[in-house]
Parts: sequence; structure tokens; C-alpha cells
Amino acid sequence: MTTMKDIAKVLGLNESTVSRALNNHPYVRPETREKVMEAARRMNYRPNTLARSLATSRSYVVGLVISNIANLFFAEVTKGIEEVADAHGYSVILCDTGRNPAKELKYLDLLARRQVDGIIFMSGRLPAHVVAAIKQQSCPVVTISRDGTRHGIPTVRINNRAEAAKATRYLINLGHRRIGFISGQLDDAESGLPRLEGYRAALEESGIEFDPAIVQEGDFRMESGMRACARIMQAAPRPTAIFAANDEMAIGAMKTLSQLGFKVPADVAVIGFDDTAFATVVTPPLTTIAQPLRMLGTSAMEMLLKLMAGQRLAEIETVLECQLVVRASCGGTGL
Amino acid sequence: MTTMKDIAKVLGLNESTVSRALNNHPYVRPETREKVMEAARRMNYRPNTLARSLATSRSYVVGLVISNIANLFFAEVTKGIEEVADAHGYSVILCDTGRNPAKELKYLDLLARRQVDGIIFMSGRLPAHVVAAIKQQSCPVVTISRDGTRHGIPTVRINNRAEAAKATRYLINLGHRRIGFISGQLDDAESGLPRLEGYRAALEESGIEFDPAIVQEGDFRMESGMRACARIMQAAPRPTAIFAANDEMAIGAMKTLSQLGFKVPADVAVIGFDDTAFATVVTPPLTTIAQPLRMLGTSAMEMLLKLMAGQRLAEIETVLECQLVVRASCGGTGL
DNA sequence: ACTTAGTCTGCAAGCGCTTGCAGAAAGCTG
DNA sequence: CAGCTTTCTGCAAGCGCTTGCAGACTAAGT
Repeated sequence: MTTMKDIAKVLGLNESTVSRALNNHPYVRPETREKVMEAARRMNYRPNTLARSLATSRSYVVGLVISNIANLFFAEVTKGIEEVADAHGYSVILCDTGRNPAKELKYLDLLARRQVDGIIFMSGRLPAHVVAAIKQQSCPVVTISRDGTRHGIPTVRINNRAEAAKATRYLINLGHRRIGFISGQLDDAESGLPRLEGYRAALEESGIEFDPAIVQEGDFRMESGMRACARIMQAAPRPTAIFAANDEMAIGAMKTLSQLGFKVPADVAVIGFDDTAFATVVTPPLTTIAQPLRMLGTSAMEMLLKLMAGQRLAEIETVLECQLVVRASCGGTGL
Repeated sequence: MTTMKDIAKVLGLNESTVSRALNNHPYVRPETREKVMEAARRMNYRPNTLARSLATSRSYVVGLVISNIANLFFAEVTKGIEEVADAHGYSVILCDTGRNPAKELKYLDLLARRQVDGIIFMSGRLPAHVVAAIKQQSCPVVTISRDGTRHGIPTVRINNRAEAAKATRYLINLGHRRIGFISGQLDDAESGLPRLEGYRAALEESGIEFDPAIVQEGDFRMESGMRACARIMQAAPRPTAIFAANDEMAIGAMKTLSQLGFKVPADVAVIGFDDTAFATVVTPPLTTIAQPLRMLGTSAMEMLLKLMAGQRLAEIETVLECQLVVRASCGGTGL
């Protein structure tokens, strides 16, 4: 590998001049700069980022701590992050925790050792010890869809409560009065619980009474949606619509409905939440609340860029709006 | 940040002794080692990986160059890679090219500057200039599902031809004689073309004549599967089964079939290829050739580990076996 | 002609760590 | 106890780059 020293030696210059030439320092004579550039090209010079980082204390690397890259939801967000990171000269180190809290801590430590300039955290809850680990990082950290804000950690998220209400209201406006709900884990204060609250709030708004018999807890996975739906359909009177707290459970519900001989949307309307790629693949295509997945990533990375540049954030939290995407699973197009 | 020098100063030792103590060098007195460890803990010492890498010329970072992380296929492979990388102390830098050839080259260069110890390349074709860029890397490179082998680049892949034949044979054994095929891009010599060849080979084996009217080219995306299927179903006699070169196109085909009023599998059996998460989500669940996605990743990473350790590979290429996963889209369970 | 400001380059130290070499101390052997 | 090996620690150089400082030289202002 050729180094700056090599170039300097060949040209009879000092290493520091070479450095300045290569880095567009103003005070370097145009012809020496050109000579240096030319030599660099000719000698196939590639700057050693490690050395540079060591000298400047800027690595231009960010860490991404994520639950599961094989999950469409996270993969999509990751795409957004990588995109703007790259556009600004940053590389991203991928840390997949598999929801293992021990790994979350381990990765946080690892990233610190690797001298990353910033971290995006999107894995698991934020128990005290994780918050502590985040706080003691010497680089900025932003969380996505986590309750970071209450701990003073910059966050980008959606308003789960409001968006769930939006979905419910859509069904109500379609004429449904008996609406089942399949929730996520209710001990999940970030997306599980608030979506249920939004559902309840929308019902209340319209004077529809809440019936626990047609709300069932799931775990955001398809199978749990199937089971929950089966329980819900035993209630009398049966619901004419089902709102699932994410697409996978909605799809599970559709499967169960079809097994039970119900047609979607003719007999039962189904609406989901997230708008991952699954929503378009299933038949009928799923009407759903579209989280701006990609934008969750880009916004978080942009936030991080500001922080890494030493700027203060105008708002510690960015709340993104979701879009109701009407496909076929609820029939009519609504209002 | 506390450094080794700090620890050394506090304990009245030399930096080098601290280094050796921390790195389990044999020649260091147990009590000094213990003192160092204790001080490191107390002072909250975190080794600076960058500095270490600079001194040792080992970064313990690998680069992953990939087409699109938001694609389930790649995401799943990535998961496998990250898993074994982490287990061996390596971090992975994610490089999403979006199939942009310019970005492929850019990332290859970037990774070299970042002094990665190895690269896994899984993006686009391998035209001469990319091969050249790979060859001139000073670290080992392995490709996944690319025709790297012919250029002497270590590769892990599946036997697309044989696996496609397996799928076709399955349909034949189910009694189908009129089998449509939706191919990938035929200029894709790695997975597009060979799957068609496998299809043809299996037909020939059974003395079924190849009918171009019922094989249509797609581009591996759902919409292309829909269009291709529509064309295929115009042929007379109509096929009783369709083999699509990947799951997404198979699902597209199922959509079209259902629009045309055909039942799957009663009227037309459908089989896919890949076994991404889509296959289980769709109704009926898709029978498909399951690529060992995760293992493609783990094998590639293991291969890379060997190379990075300076070992020679017994085989420059690893060919993984696929599994036929029988679900409902072809009806019967076969033989 | 003389200061002053501005442009260009080199020197040297430093980023935080590793490692070969050498010397000191301790443990063996005969 | 001389001589040898083994264990332990320090010294110093080095990984490849950046950057403050100072000196040299040029251009300009009075």
C-alpha cells in the first residue's frame, strides 16, 4: 500500500504538504497540488481512513443497533438510514441484537470502542440500564420508535395513538359499528398499548361501546393474529370489521377468516398497520396505515447528522405522519 | 476518555506493560495484571479499536456490498452474515448499492480505505471492471450467488439449474404435463437463465415438449409475474401448473389467476422459488424451492473467515442444497 | 526602502495502541 | 556459586495521518 510518505518521498516534498494538497487546504501552490494529485493517481494511493480517524477523532462511521434485519420493518428503515448516511460520507455498522438485551449492551460498548460518531438505536425497550448505557456514550444517540424522549434521548417516531384512531375512524366511517381489535403486546408502551388506546378513543368519539370480547392480545406475529381472530369471531354479535395492530397479524386474521368461510371484505373488513411489503402481496391487498418506514430512517439519520455536527436540535423529538393506504381489504374507498 | 497511558501513569507502570496485561500476554506477573485490570475497570477504560487496528493492520471489520437491504432475500442473507461475523468478533459495514454499478465500485474503494479485513459481495453482475476492482483489493473477497468462480473469486451459491429441475419434476410427478414457466431476466446468467434451463431439462427428461407459448420472461418482481401469467393463460391448451422463477412472481401469478377466476391449486398449481417470508403469508401458502438464505450468509462469512485467517480454501466454491417446501399451492403432497 | 500582510512549505508532535529488543530479576542446574 | 534459562518490565519506534507553529518567500501598502 502506498502512503503519503511514499508520495512525499517521490516528489521530494514533506508529508504534511502532501496531506494538505490531498485535503484541499487553501495554502498550497496549485502546481504542487497538481503534482501531488498526479502522483497519488499514478501510485494508486488510497488514504487510510483508520489513520485519519485516529488523528482527527472523527471516524465517519455510525452504528445501527436493530432488533432484526431480516424483518421487513427494520430492513426498510435501515435502507433509509444507509441512504442518507452514505450521502454524507458516513458508513454504517450493522448490529443485529435479535432482541437480546445483553447484546444491546454489548453492541453499545463495541460501537464506543470502534469510535463511531453516532448511534441509531432501534431495538427492544429502554429499561434503565440501557438508558444508562446510552447516556454514557460519548457520541450522540437517537432512537427510532422508542420512548427515548422521556429520557431526554432524541427520537423519531409516529403517533401510534392518533394513527390507530385514524384507522378505527376509517372503519367507522365505512359504517362499521362492531369492530374487533387485535392488539400487540400490551406491556409495550410504545406501540402495543397506544394503538389500543387509539382504537378505544375512536370508538368513544362515536359513542360505540368498547367490548373486551372482541379485542384480543397478539404479539405482532402472523400466528397470533390467526388465533386472536378465531377468538374474536366467536363473539356475538360477530364483528363486521377487524383492525389489527400490524400487517402480519392482519394477514393472520385474513387467513383465519377465510378458513372460517368468511369473505374479506364482503363479510368482514380488515385493516392493518405498518404497510410493509406484505400488504400488497396478500389477496385482497391490505388496507393499512402506512408508516413512513424509509423516512423514519432518513429522519433519524438527519437528526443524528445535526447532532454529530454539534448543532442543537430545535425539537428533541420528530413525529412523522402516517398515511391511510386504501386497498381492497375494507371494500369501499371510505369518505 | 481514559487511555492506556492514563492507566500506566496511575499505576506507575509503562504503557506497554498495560497493553500486555490487557491483552493476556503470558509474560506479565499475575498481580500486575490484576492491578491493571482493576484500574481499567475503575477508570472505565475502553480500548480504542481504531488505534489498535492501525498498529496491527487488522480492523476486524468486513464489508457487505449488497443490492438492496430492503429486499427480504438480501435481508435474510445479511442476517446470517452478521450472525457469524459477530460471533467471531467482526463488525460488518453495510453497503447498499441499489444495483447501481457506479456505487458498487465506489463502495469497493471505500471499504479498502476503511481497511476492512474482508468483503462479501452480493450485488449485480460481475462485469470485467467490477472483477478487476475486486481482484485488486488487498483483502479477500467472496461473492454470493454470483458467477465469481469463473473469475477465480470464491463463491457460495446454489445450483439453480438443478433446483429448478427439482421444482419442475415435482409438478410432473404430480401429474402435470402442461407446465407454464415464468422466468427471471434471461440475460442473468446466474439465476435467470439456469432456472429456465433446469425447467427445460426436466421436461425433456419426461418427454414433454417445450412450448414457448407458455414460458414468459419476467424480472423477478410481482407485477411482471402478473403480466407473464396473463399471457401464459391465453395459450391453448391452458397449462395446469405454473412454475415461477421466484416467489414474488409466483405470487403475482396467483393474483392474476384469481382475477381470471381460476382456483389455486384446484385449477392451476403454482410453485415458486426462494422461500422468502412472502411464501407463508400468501393464500394458499406457496409451495416453493427453499433457498438456504440464512446459510448462504453464514457459509459465505465462514469462507471469508478462513481466507482472512490466511488459510487456503479446499474448494473455491460452495454449493448449497435447496429444500422443496410443500405447502398448499400445488395441492397434493407429491410422490 | 521598510513594514505588514498573505502565501506556501517543513518540522515535529501527537492521535492510542503494539511489539521487537534489551536489560533486570528470579529460578534452575550441576 | 558460576552460568544458564525463564519471567517480567521498560524503552522506543512505528502504524498513517493531521495540524499548530515557525520560517521563508512574495506581494502589497505607505
